[in-house]
Amino acid sequence: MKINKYKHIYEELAAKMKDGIFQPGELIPSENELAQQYETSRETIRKALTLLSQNGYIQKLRGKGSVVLDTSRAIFPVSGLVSFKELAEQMKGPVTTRVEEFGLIKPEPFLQHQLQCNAKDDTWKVTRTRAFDDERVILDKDFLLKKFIPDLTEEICKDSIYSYIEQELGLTISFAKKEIVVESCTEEDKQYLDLNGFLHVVVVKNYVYLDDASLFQYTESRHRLDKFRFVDFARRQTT
Amino acid sequence: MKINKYKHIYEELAAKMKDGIFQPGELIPSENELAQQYETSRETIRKALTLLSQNGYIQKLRGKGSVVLDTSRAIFPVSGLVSFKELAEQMKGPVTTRVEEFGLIKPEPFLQHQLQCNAKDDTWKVTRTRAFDDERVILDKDFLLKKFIPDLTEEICKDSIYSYIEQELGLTISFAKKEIVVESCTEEDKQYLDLNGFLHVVVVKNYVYLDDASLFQYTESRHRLDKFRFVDFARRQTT
DNA sequence: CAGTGGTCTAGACCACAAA
DNA sequence: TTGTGGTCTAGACCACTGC
Repeated sequence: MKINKYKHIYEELAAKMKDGIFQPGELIPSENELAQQYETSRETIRKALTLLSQNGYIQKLRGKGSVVLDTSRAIFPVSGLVSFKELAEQMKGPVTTRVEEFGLIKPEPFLQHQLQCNAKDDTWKVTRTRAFDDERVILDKDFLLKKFIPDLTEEICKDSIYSYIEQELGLTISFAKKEIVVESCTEEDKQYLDLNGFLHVVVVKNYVYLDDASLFQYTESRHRLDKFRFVDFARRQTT
Repeated sequence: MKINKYKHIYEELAAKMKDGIFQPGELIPSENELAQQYETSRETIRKALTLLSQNGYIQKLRGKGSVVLDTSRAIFPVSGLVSFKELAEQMKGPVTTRVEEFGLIKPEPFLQHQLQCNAKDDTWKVTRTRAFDDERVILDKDFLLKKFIPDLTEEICKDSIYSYIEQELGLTISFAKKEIVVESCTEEDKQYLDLNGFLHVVVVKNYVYLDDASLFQYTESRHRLDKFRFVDFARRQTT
């Protein structure tokens, strides 16, 4: 096993819940039992269980044990960093991505502020539409700093920019701030989307950071009102 | 100190960042240094730093140290469980809550499904409007199972239901699933909100769980489009 | 190379729940 | 009282960063 011990245990237990070997409402074996089964220390088991609890698989109850939660109701793996590609894989019906604009620009002041860069920093601008059942309902506008992503092609954008960054470039996306608001439609929205008479769009603004805490991407995802849906699974923090 | 050691360290370090003693971009002392300073073990320090990193205060960098992040940009403490009372405290201008409906009902099938209960379970129904600057822009509909909250009064609803549950009843709210969608206005929305001509509302559906993993509350928070804003701060999970 | 954070261990004591 | 999870310790070795 190259993988960390606690991650391995996490995945094995998570698989047992997905496969129904552990049923919702049941208690999983205690930490001491698991430590014996896996021939490891209790702290390592606890790391795996903490991960399971953070990802919504179990709920730990002091003095009782860890109960299996009903994950069938949770649609997204967990809040936040869900890329369009992951989302598309869960949809039924035809899903297509089309690159509408692609090129290098110099950021104007609004973008400079969002990307925390200056006017000289070359920036990739990618505009894509996402269609479900031949209706264009999402307009994605991506801005990526060239100093982090030197070579980007239209081909890559047709697939998944995230995959390219993580798998080809070996960079690690570590966290993102997300903001959701509703805005009036712009001319661009009217041009690229099948709005069906809607006058507003839901705008998801994403600030994506790399492993080393540097901001490298700003994304606006503009959704037609009736096709927008966001699921979040929040825990209390200081637990 | 009654509080946990690691939580105490967490709060002390967080305060130093809020007060600007640790500046964004700087490295905080290493885990070994902190362990000496606080006369504790490194694992305990690591617990505190993990909390700081999960709450967006720092970013840990292997081989280098932990850098202080710019938290001034984050408006909400962290994703998710922000109650109206917390939200109101951050607003400028007059903020008022008004209880429009209050009483006990028997849940119809839709509610039975949302609350995972049956038709016999008495349920509190509370409808409140929230106004900013004398404009009613949020309609909150709360449904709480009476078996968990036996005594609820209109007085309590005027303040904060959450505070009552946690402080008076001693129950602990542990996590919540949240779903955000846009819906057409209902007659109820038109009656209770100052809609300013908007035809849709942003609906935040909250499923609130207690410490022991039982679902006890379902809430719909209906926001006028132009006054809705949601901020999320997401990390990659398996870190 | 020395110093950093990441993982892991084998103990210990505690607060809590259930019988 | 027994067993649970929560906290804490004092070590150890590793992978990575920087010089």
